[in-house]
Amino acid sequence: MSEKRQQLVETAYRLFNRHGFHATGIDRIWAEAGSTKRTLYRHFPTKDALIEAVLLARDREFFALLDQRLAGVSGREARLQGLFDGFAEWFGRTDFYGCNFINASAEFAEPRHPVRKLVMAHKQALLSWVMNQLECTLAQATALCLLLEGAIVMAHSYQQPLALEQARTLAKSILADDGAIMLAASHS
Amino acid sequence: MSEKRQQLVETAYRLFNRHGFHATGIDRIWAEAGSTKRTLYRHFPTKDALIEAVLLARDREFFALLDQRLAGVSGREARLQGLFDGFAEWFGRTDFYGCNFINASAEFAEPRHPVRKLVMAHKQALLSWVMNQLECTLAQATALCLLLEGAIVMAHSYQQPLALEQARTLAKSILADDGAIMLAASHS
DNA sequence: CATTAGGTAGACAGATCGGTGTACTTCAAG
DNA sequence: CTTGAAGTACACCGATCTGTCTACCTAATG
Repeated sequence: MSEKRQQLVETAYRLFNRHGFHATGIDRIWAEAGSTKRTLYRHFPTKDALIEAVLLARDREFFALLDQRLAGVSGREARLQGLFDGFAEWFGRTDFYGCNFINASAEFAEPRHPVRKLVMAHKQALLSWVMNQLECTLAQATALCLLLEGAIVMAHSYQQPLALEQARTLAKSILADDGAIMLAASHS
Repeated sequence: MSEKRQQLVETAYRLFNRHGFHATGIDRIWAEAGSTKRTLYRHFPTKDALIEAVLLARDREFFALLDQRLAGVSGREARLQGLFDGFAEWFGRTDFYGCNFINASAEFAEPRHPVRKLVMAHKQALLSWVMNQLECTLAQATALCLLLEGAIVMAHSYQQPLALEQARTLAKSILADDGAIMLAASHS
């Protein structure tokens, strides 16, 4: 692909993350990317298309990082630990501004909007990823995602990243047999 | 207080909720509130001040609704059920667009920003409210908030409001004695 | 050599943004 | 009776917004 295009996506990702989507102007993106407005609009027909490209890139990067962290790790509990270790590292980064997709939900609430559809597709993919990678039921995967999302909010809005460790403890009990029984009566 | 001021806050709350803060223009707010721009700026010096007023009003309304729902309910488990019943009703409303404060975190990420401080104050208040109303430890309240926030994200970004019932099941186990033991080793 | 895609430069458009200025009205309290 | 707060109506400001335009350059590919 084009090198300039990648720089535009990376810069847009950084600025969208820090300042939000609507608060970030096109002019600032191409300027900080060291490009021009004409080049930006050559690759992306609209700002929304750029936002979609950013979220798609982030989706790929996110799962690639998770897959990389779990590569070679065997055993369901060890893989769960690896997943939470990945989140712990994520929360500790200086450029952590919460989940881009949760943040996108805040700015694009209409269900038909393409950005919103990308959000739901990403979150559905995370649910499937958890179910496959941790070899658990849909109900268990839903509960695990709930814990992960809760930990993200605790880290971002509460400024309490250590709540992730409580989520980790709860997650372990969910993957244990008694946890499965505990959630068996719940809807999925 | 002034009637027009209240209408402005209510209209701004509705529009901010549906479209986000930056995407909602001042002109639309005073127009849909049946007021004028001059009146809006008589009550609020800046748009940010209006946003703060909206969040303050929402903070008061939120806790008032929770207090109302738990009024007269005795017993820790019954009060926990009342809390989750309140969230279930909230998720079922047609104008549910997630938590305003989580959404505000997405658009105002700088920790020093007044809006961001309001977010953290509200979430800290929720933590204290849970700890007092459910008579539990800080670690337990943190875990309960984590579950509530996770359920909000599941309802809003995943479009799976029923995940709240899994959070309810987990919450009950946390308030039980074994849950307290389970979380005793976690950081708060 | 010709074509074409990608990049550069900068002007430009139309709309909207947050916010102010001025002048008039209404109405309740001192 | 006077004062001042609240509201109305509307013009106006500079800035910024997304997006388009023309014109030229460069490099790879046919």
